[in-house]
Amino acid sequence: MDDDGDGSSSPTDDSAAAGLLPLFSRSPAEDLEEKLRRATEENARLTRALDAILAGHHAHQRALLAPSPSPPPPSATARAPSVSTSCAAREDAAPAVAADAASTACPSRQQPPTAEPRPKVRTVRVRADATDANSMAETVKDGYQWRKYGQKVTRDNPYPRAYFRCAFAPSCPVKKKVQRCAEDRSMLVATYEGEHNHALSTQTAEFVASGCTTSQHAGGSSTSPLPCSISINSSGRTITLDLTNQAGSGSIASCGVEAAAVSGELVTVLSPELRRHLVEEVVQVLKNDAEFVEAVTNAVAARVVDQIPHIPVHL
DNA sequence: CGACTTTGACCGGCGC
DNA sequence: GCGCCGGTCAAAGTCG
Repeated sequence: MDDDGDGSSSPTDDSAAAGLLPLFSRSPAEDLEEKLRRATEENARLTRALDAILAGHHAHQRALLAPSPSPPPPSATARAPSVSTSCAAREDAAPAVAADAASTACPSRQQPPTAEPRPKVRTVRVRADATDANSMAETVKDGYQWRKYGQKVTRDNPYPRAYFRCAFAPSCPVKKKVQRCAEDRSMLVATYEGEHNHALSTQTAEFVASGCTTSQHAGGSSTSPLPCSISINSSGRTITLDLTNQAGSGSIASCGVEAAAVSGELVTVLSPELRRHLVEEVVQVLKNDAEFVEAVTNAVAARVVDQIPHIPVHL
């Protein structure tokens, strides 16, 4: 969506658009048809882009799920595999980061999407306010509730590492470690170990119910507010897809949901079912919803009208 | 008063 | 065997 992203919030409603139509008396039908055509093309383009992105994610997930001759998992989730890889040891910048983060930082370890043993270790880097040192658990929002059970100052990082346990289900083995990046204090590194063995918390369930809104605020280089988000409001429903895929930073709010740092990219991976459902729903909405097409048309018309004072119109 | 956080102590793995 | 270090425990403190 280029810059007509504001279209959905355009104040122009039907009556306004109807009032504007006479301005296009030059060739209103052609204009509308042209806009409709553009909207349709845009829809198709977005659908293709969405498919392409999800196909890429699907490939990642297949690679992750493929039965691989990965090393046998260390017994359960106890003592998380001291994933201090040689690479992590080499990079004193992010000492707290485990396996996946190592692959993030070290090209030599980009390979192992297959080397993911059972106790999944995922790393998420989140740009956070450098001042809110106490809200690390809150800053790394993922829809689950966490209970802090320890804090430790580690050797290669002046910032303390906080240990969290999933507080939603007592038997849930998932743990989370959060630590500030040594070289960029505004960056939080959250390491998740294990998988939730329970349903999503109510908070996350609300995310899903509301259309699975994943927000990522790009930190570092590109600071566009919503780098790659699609928000569709149609027929009273709002569907917001955030398909951000940025390297190095970002927050993950998950819905179904896994965040994995793969090959230097932060990837939001939706569960296949949810993903398929979302795609189908978006495509359905875009294809069949006349209101959506009309809204887009009105928005485009409004923008054109905005520029009319600058366009010499020959009546 | 209960839930949650803090923090020092303890435990176990690992390298030397 | 010893020491280092990361991870966990649990008592004390804090907050609503």
